[in-house]
Amino acid sequence: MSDSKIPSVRVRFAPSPTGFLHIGGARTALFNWLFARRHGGIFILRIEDTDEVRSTEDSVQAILRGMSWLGLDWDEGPSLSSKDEVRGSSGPYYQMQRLDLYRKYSDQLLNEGKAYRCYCTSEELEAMRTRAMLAKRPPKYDGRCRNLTAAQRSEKETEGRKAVIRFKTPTDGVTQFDDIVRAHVAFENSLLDDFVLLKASGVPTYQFAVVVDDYLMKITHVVRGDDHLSNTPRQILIFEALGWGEFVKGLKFAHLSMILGPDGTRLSKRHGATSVEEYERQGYLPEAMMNYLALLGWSTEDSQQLFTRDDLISKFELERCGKSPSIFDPTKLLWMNGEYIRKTGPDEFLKRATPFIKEAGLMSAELTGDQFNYFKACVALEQEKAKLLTDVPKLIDFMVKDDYPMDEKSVEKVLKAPGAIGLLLEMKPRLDALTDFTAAGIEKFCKDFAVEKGIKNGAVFHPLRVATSGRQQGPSLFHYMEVLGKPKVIARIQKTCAAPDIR
RNA sequence: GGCGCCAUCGUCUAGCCUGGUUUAGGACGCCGCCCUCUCAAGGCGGAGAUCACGGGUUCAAAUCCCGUUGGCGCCA
Repeated sequence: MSDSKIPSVRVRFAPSPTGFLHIGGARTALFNWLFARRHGGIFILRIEDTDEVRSTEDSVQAILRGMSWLGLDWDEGPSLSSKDEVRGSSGPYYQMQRLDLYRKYSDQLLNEGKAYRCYCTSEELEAMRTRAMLAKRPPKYDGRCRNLTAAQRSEKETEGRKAVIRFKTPTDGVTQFDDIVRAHVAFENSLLDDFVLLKASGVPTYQFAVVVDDYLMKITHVVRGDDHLSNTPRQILIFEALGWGEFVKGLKFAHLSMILGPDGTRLSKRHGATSVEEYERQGYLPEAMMNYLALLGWSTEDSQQLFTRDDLISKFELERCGKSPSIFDPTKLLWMNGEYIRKTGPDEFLKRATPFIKEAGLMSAELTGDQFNYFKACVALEQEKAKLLTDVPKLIDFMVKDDYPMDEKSVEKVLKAPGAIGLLLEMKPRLDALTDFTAAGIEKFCKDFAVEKGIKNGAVFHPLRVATSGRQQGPSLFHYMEVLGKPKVIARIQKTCAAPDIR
């Protein structure tokens, strides 16, 4: 294999499958994906399922679904369609399937004296911690198992004590690195303790697994949340101990700022919807979500707001990511979703809205061609008003159902106004006789009628609207009347005028 | 407790590296006007930031330096 001088970009998104894909995770995934696509690189999805009690396969599936919905396709990683299918050749992509690899490298560290077995029980560790706290000292492991003799070790082992493997952290020196978004960061080694690499169960800790995997998967850029910044020196130390110093030197880090809730604290369930799938259910468009997420911690110099997917890919730069945390603003997301809805073509819009219309019970499973066109016309009339796909059913229901509800206030104000019903009764036969029952034809009729009666347009339009739609707000009166068609319009006027509680 | 990171309108942010062109720009939201058959959308305009605070450096600082405070994160 002839390695080229410039390694192609390889990035990863490495979620812990302990829940859904949440907003913060989606943003991290998006930035990795954008960066990979921008540079023609590889985007890897790695499942960090070493939390044995909280990890579930359901979560894995939820994360894969969330990413797919957002349009974040990965080049390597588990497959969404089949559990056994895998893409890419640097797997396995589940950390729990890589245990032998972690064992191999921890053994290497053990043999080279760069790590050691620690037999301390959790009680001992706990005592150590409380003592440190009382003495106002940082609660770090005191290294008591660091220099155990072989005799001491076998004594512990015959006692049946389980051992974890700890890293021999250098007691002096400084570990530093250059971060693409944070610039230069430095940490004193003496402040770090001998942290655990491998738990007694043989399962690696986060730190260790990440290092082994990033090396083996030939990652070139680590793009992740800010919350991992202070973990980075530990990882660099492990890389170096493993003899991968050259590799880390070339590894670029980019620590993204956190996403906070409206109250400035870490985004959590308390703040309402936090999972990507929940936004899907609420009727958000994935394009809008992607656009909004991209602007959380990244911006262009001209502060552009709306981007197509390709626009994002061609303009995205890690260097332009901000350092300060950002607060997730649902209001702006909602606005942006409306923008995307308005940009959608009519056919596409109906297609997107269909599941929500069906869910509301307004559309049957199978549609005839005529019915399809009817829905398309209805939806098109309300498209510019919808901010969410879930708005669509309640916006079009009066056109779809004949037993649409009559809004009481509207009836009171408009239909019960003096003369309103009389006007409707007079218009009914004439509308029925109207040959040009199009928006333009209806409009002309209504305006002529107003002139003839010597009243304002509104005095004609408003009663007609309430009589045929049950409310005062809706699409353009003439346009929806055309869509409804003459028979329905006449029937509705008839029904309204005959209603006992209106006259 | 230690260490680290961050700090521009309510919110997302531009500008900061390479001080003066900034009476600090854009977007969401808010307010008003216009358009109009209603509601939206759209157009126009407005309010909203002593650039966290305090010291320096400089003829000149949001921009450079030091300190303070606050928020957040990590370590357990």
